[in-house]
Amino acid sequence: MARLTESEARRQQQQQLLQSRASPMSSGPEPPVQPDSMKDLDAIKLFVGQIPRNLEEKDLKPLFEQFGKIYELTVLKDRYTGMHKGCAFLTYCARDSAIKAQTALHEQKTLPGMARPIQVKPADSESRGGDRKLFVGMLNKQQSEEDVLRLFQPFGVIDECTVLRGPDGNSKGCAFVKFSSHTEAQAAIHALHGSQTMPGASSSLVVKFADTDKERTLRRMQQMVGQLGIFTPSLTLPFSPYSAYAQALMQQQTTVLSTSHGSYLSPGVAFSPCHIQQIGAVSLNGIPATPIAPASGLHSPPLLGTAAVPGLVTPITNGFAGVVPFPGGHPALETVYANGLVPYPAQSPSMAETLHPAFSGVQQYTAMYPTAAITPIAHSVPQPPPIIQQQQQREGPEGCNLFIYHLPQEFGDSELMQMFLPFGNIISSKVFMDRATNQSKCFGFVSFDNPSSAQTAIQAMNGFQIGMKRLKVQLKRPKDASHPY
DNA sequence: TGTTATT
Repeated sequence: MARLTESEARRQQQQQLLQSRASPMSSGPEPPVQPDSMKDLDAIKLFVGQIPRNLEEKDLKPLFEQFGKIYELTVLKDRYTGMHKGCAFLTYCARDSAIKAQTALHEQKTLPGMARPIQVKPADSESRGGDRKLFVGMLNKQQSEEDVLRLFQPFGVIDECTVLRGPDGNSKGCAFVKFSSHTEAQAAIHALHGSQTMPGASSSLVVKFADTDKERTLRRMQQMVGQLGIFTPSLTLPFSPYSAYAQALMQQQTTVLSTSHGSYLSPGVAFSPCHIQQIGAVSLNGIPATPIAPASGLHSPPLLGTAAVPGLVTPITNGFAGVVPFPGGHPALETVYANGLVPYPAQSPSMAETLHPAFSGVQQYTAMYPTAAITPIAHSVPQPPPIIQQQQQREGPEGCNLFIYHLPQEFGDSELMQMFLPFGNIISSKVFMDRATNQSKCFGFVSFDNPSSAQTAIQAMNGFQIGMKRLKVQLKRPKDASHPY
């Protein structure tokens, strides 16, 4: 709760800064008093309440300056309306000044027009509101309350200790520990966080303040959004991304294709149910259903995703256009490369450097298709701040989940997803990362919403050559079964 | 061969 309030305020400050920079002519609100010198390391950020709404920073400054040099003073404004919220954050350069100001002013004086006396006290953010409850993660699932207690006892009096358990009573590998004071809790964090790795745990012990109610709600909401299946291409892609791509895939798969007399193309990929759904989405989005020429590279636009979540626009991709390097060379894709869109594997240290925020994807799109009559929906709805939605790792139904090995080192979740988008609706994609090095382990998972998409993907992509390696694409091994491959 | 879990 406290943290949210503070981050909100911080965002406002940033916004105000941005606005004042962007429009120097504007006669908008006065800029906050900027930090103009150093503050003490132990400076206290004060919350000031019961401020008349007609007083701005410059009006408040004299009142507070008598206690010392001000480092920063910011009146809180409503994020959208810019309305004065009747309170401010105040930081003195010296910790001492803050204490003096609090003593002299808090509840001691009532500003003109206010019914209640001014509030001057450390901002919630300063103490996390006396937080004393810890979340403990990366426990061994065998560890009981008693074990956890033993671990934390040295740091203070423990009011409460609970190991979180599933419905079956099995530990989830985490716990809550409530100390009698914030200080004790803090000490435990300091001493224990990351200090050891429990046997069987995948990472070192996590000890942090537990989520506040607000944070919990937020997490819940995020989970719910995840459940909506945002990453279903029919929702996220205004048009088919892959006609030329599919052709290239076909070329790679000569063994598959040579026996098919071309009939494979139609039921398999190019006119798959997924394809039709995407066209459906095109008209739903009000985007002209421009005919797609299967062989033309110009109809393989960057994958620009926007999620159809009420109130949110969630760009999920990055302008990464061509997805897969085609060592054999494909005219259409070479066109893409020539546009500088997919500089892989040619140069640049890493694929990561070719990833862009969604909006640069828009630019690339327009640069690439100057005459296109198509307007990606992101063009018209760029307003809300992008909220990066963490993809939740969902396994699909049996037979829908692929295990992919020998991925390029540079591939992340989204590259993996984009590589497999042509074959159907993807529920999730996950590249495994080495925790220590943050490097891909070069394998991952892709889940489709139906088994035939998964089969199509296997047919098309198993053995697909990338650089020196060939992809291994199989159904994911079911949890229980003994290694069938 | 789905890795971290928030009462």
